Amino acid sequence: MKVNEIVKNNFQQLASSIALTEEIDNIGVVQDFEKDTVLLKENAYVKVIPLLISGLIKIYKEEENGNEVLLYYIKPGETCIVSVMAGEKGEKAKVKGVVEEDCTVILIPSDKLYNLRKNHPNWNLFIYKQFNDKFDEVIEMVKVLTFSNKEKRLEDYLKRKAGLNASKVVRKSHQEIANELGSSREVISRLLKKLENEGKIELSLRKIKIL
Amino acid sequence: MKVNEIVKNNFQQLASSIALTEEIDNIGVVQDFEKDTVLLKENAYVKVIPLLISGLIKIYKEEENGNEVLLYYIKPGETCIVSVMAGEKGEKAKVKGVVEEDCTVILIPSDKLYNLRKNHPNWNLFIYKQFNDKFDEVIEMVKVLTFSNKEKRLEDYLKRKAGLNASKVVRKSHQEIANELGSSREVISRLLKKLENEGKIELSLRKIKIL
DNA sequence: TATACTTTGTGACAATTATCACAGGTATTT
DNA sequence: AAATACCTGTGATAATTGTCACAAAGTATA
Repeated sequence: MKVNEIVKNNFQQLASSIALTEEIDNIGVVQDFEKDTVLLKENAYVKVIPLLISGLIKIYKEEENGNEVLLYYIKPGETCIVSVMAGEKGEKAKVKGVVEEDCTVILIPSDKLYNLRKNHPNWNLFIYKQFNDKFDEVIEMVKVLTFSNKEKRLEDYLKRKAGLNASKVVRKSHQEIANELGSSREVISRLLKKLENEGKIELSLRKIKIL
Repeated sequence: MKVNEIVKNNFQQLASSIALTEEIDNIGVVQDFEKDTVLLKENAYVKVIPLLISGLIKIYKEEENGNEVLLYYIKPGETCIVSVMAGEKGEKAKVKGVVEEDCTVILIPSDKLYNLRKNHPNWNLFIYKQFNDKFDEVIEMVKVLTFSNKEKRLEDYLKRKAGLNASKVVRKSHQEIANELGSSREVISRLLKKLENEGKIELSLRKIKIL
């Protein structure tokens, strides 16, 4: 499919400007990425901006000691807002982006961002909206982190993850979840068992079904 | 002082465009606000955007039960990025903004944002930078919340607060700090006492001196 | 099938944080 | 000065979370 068709189908806010759609058609390249591909490296300069068509990208921050902190997921119809900001200013990325589920994206070279910002009001509007949405998500996360205990946070995490797919299933090991929540495997195992006893989830190997 | 003088002195990124400086001179109004004035109400529509000249504004989220979660402070030379985003889209604010130290601001009517975004690339650049800075702050906060215990978080909080003024003094009651950190007064009192015993701070009534 | 590796379950115990209770200190108002 | 409201200190105890240790179950590979 041609890029401008893809824009029309997946990025309505951008498609409402014909000139902008054409511009993206000119400078954008469609590409597929497999699960676990690193799209955005911490402390690396941002060369391309992804417009996600399908799949899922995880954005998180990595610590020296191997800990990681989950920030949010990028869903189809969205872009990586921190990449845009860093790309615009020629700065290094402060977070890491990894493909969580095989995905297809339109790649925009970051040196084209200046033109988009300058000549396309709808691009800015799109960026503003992306910013707003992700900022809200992170603020909500700060709230949960501040006031909720691990059990509540785990429940939130599972609901959020499961909400991203239709099957209501989270395919992760306890260790992986512990890493994303900044906890330890044993604690997560125990809390999951508790949630199972309360009838809220169903556990099996590397698979958690939300009921 | 005239508005365009103020812009030149306090907002270099904006002042680098003469047309933009003039535009702000036309639409902006300088106003003073006293400590504890509510500038941004949660769930209220955003009518004006503040460009902070002096003083300090606290941005936080309030819970039904009276708990509050500190997000960040707005310093001179900055604007309230969540107000801009909400104002642009005619949406309600999701956070609360209160004057922490008596301040002077340039107020921009939010219905003028569209023009600024459309006609002034430097305005967008300014907004992008604000976004980037505050997003980084909040991400850093998520990291600290995820991996640090209350004692470390309290230390961070004190350093951050003290860093905003030259005197290295935080004038807050233990209860107020507990609210901002989502903890209880007793816990904060004990941790502060511990930090004092470690020679890191000096306690007196409603006053904490960072050493 | 035997072996190695990964994942999960759980007891025991330590550290951190929250909650209740109450005493005493400091500022403010009358 | 007396009354009042606010602020701080601290013991006792409970709940939550983290850590260590080890066993059992499932999966992969030779």
